[in-house]
Amino acid sequence: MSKKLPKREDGFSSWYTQVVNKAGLADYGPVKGTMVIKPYGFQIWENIKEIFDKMIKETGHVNAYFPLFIPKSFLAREAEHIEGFAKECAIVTHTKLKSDGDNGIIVDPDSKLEEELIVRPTSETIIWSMYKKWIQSYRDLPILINQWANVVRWEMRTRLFLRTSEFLWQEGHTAHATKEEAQKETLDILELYKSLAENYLAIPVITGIKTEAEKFAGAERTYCIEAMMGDKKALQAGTSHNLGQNFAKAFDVKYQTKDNKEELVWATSWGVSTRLIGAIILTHGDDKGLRLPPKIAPIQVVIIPIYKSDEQKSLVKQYLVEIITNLESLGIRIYQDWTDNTPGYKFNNWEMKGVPLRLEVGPRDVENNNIVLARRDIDGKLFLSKEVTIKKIPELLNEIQNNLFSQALEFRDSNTHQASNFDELKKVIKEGGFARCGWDGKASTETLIKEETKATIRCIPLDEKPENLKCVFTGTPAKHEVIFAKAY
RNA sequence: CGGGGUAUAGCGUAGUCCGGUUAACGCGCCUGCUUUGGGAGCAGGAGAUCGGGAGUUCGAAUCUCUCUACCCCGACCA
Repeated sequence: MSKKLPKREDGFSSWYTQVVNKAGLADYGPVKGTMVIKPYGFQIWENIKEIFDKMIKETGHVNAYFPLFIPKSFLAREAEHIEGFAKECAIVTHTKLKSDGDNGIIVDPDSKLEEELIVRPTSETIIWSMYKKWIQSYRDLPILINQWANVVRWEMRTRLFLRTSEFLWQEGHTAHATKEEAQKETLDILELYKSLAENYLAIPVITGIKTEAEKFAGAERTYCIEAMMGDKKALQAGTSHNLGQNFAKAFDVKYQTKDNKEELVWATSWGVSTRLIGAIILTHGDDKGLRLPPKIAPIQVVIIPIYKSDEQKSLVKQYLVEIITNLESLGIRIYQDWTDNTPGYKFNNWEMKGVPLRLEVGPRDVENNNIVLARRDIDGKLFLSKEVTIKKIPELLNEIQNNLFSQALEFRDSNTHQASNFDELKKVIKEGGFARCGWDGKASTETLIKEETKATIRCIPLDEKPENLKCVFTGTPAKHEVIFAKAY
């Protein structure tokens, strides 16, 4: 592998793959479509997990764990649901292996399961089979359960983090007494997702609702957060579904009201996955590699000591003690690179890995009581006194966090255009970006546009203003304002 | 699942068309010395049953058959 990264404009796709590799985030697993999340990449996930876990607990949710295996028959209970997932399931059919008499092993035909098991592509069915047991009275509601788990979807085409056969996610599954409560939950979670994306991952997102064609299999309504990646394509970064009473009906989950009536339970489900890591790379990455928002960066400040001799090394080491002690006491995640690579190598390497702030200390700085700081989000170096540096680092991390968000927001906004007719829409899609326009609300129109432009309706934004719009395709009065874009 | 491609050291490749004896190169790795403020230099070294199997041949990385895996492009999808 060469040292240099290809420029993003010379092939965004291979740039992406190489960043994932060279930054040490992940590697291909031996089975097609699988991925090993390496420690550096996994720490990003752990940070995201920690942040979101806190958010959902603060809003009254609790964690639990449901089994990986789902009886095949469960999946078929909800018609749309099975249709959506039937073609991408991993199925367990046998439980034993045996020697083939030679050197190999074969599946033992005697161990065939009576009912095959599905490796969960999502957990609605198994969870609602349990909720049936747990819910009798209105007093049992609401149930606000989340689980952190892996799921398997046997996708045709996969890409590291963005679409892998197995991925990690959280899936929330809530049960409510009323339609209104379920709808509120769906939207509350959507807001949490927006906050996670914008305030922590520094990714600006549009909140909206999916069209019938794009909604989750088995949902009444699917809400989503949509983001624009560095190649101007859209990425669905999270979804929150109002499941209505679909799963309650499928699994016969009813509760008794205060006045002794029997009612079906209302449901929601929602999830974000390791795809978020892909979103971070694709949103913030540049030609030098990854750029990580400080709030989720495994290492927030990397310290590069510079020295020519053992004496200088120990001088630098001594000089650093105060800084390191201070940063550690502030809870800042630091890493000291004392390897014997050259400084130039280290600069490039840590830039590749996206560390937000680099602190360089060499003999010159020791002599002048200085520190050299380099921000990953902008070019140039800062030369500050030791005292100022210590005070300034938390502030700088904050600035970098905000700046990454602003840069991404500006990029998205400057690549979002209104389209008032089909030619304009085609132009926007061809050049890349989001096209906001009117839509007559018909699935047939949506399909025709998709066939001709390869762009899909990413969502009907919650802040839509369809009143004076005409459908971009048919010219008839628009039912909704929508965002068209090519998507991952 | 349709179309295309690839498989040679940890990684990236050359060699394959036109078969020939110690399989080459770059990066990385190990040792030593010199270096170190933007991807260090020199010297020495380790590492490959050329994806698996079968065949043709005096001889196969190279030709034939077959199997497998992965990548890219489509349809499908968080």
